[in-house]
Amino acid sequence: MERSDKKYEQNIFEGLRWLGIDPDEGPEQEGPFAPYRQSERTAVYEKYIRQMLAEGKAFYCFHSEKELAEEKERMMAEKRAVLHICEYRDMPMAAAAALTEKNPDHIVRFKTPAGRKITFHDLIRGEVSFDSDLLGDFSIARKVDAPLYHFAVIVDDIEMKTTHVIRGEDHIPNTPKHILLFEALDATIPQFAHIPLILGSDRSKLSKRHGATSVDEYRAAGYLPEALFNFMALLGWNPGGDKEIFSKEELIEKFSLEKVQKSGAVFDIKKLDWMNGEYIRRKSVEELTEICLPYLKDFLQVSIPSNQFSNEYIKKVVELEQPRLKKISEIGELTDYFFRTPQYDKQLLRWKLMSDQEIFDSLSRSEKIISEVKIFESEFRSPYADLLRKDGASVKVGDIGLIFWPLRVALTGKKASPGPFEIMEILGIEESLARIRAAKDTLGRENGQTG
RNA sequence: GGUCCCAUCGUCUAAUGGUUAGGACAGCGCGCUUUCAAUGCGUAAAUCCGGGUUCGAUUCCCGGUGGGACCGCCA
Repeated sequence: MERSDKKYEQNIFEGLRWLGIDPDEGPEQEGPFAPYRQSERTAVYEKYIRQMLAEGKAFYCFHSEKELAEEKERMMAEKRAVLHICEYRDMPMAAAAALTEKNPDHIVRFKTPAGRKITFHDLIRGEVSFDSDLLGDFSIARKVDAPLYHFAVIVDDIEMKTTHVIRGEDHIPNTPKHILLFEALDATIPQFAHIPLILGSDRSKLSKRHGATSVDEYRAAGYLPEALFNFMALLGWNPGGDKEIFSKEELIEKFSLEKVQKSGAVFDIKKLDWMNGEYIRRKSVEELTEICLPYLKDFLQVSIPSNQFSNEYIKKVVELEQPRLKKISEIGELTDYFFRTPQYDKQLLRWKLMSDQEIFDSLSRSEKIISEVKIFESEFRSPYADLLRKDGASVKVGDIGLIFWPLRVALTGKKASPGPFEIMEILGIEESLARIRAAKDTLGRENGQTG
């Protein structure tokens, strides 16, 4: 296996693990039918290929790729089904074997029986049938010891005693080929279930051009595994009823193939976002903080928790954002002002049509009140209420923003954030006052005022 | 082009031979609110079309239309 393949394989295992899916057997955990990697099973496949060849159920094809391509083009032009029925299919084995020595450019094909109607019962769709004449003599191995997909899977199914083949709808056209191969090898044909495809917003099969397609990318984007799992399970399947949030255990318990949808389901990222938010809000603060930490570090480029920013501090910050967090990856941008001095345009301090002087006065008022607060926690609201009562003439109902907006911006530098009280409770009096003064300075300097 | 699959709000879906066709996301509006969220309430929005069977069809059958998948010496 090549290095990149190894990495790719590893990526898949990690993705499954992250989602909480633990295979009973497979290349990682081994099992009764090991080895599980196709590349490690060539001896098994070779045995079956030789058998097919010996029994005259498969044959060597000596057409060059160029010839095949031309044939395909011709059929397209004639508007006929594109398939290859090979002239070499009845060549005597001895002659063919001799030819393989001289002509290295050959391949093993299945001798597809003519005039067969292949019907199978799909567990989700019911009867599905195909005409063998439209299949052609499809290839099954590049060389005796190099099987192609169709052959490798059916050998694996035989050897591993597979009872149910559950795969995407895009495999329906492959199923008649597999059935023919099972028959040729005198093997039991498993049950088939073809589940609907996951579609992009244009209703075509979800692919790279639609955006993220690997589990890895969703993890990086800040989705919770429980949310992704829940969301994916409900794409093309529904247990019936109005409930939408299910634990993995519930999903496993309720699942049945009968309730699987027949048509493809569009992947609606907006609904995933909502579901992710639901799961975020259900997390304990401790757990959520733990999950946020790597994203926070990455965004801020600092090592936390630290002496300056304790775990308790970070926990309060996370708790504050918990209601508005949709993706964990947003945590950094949403809370950066708790970890560094906010940078913002002076204009952001303005609420509606306030003049610079009014902003300055508003901030001064906040500064005064805050500096007089003795018991910090839970004492904000009353001083502000008093202030508003005293200034009842100038501060009208609905214009409370004259005080709160400049204050909040001075603290956060953002046009959207939690309220100023909650923020100051975490930031502390000293830091809060420093930020208010910094905001006043910004105004004062540009206005030629000193306050 | 050939073959196959599919068809309920924009999206994910529920339901039944008889319902005002239900829910959720997104949208919109309102309440709460300095802002953004969260939250509460409300609103708009669908049985692809045409035949048949039936007292009655969105549901069953047929045809059409539309969409999709596949047509590798990839998996």
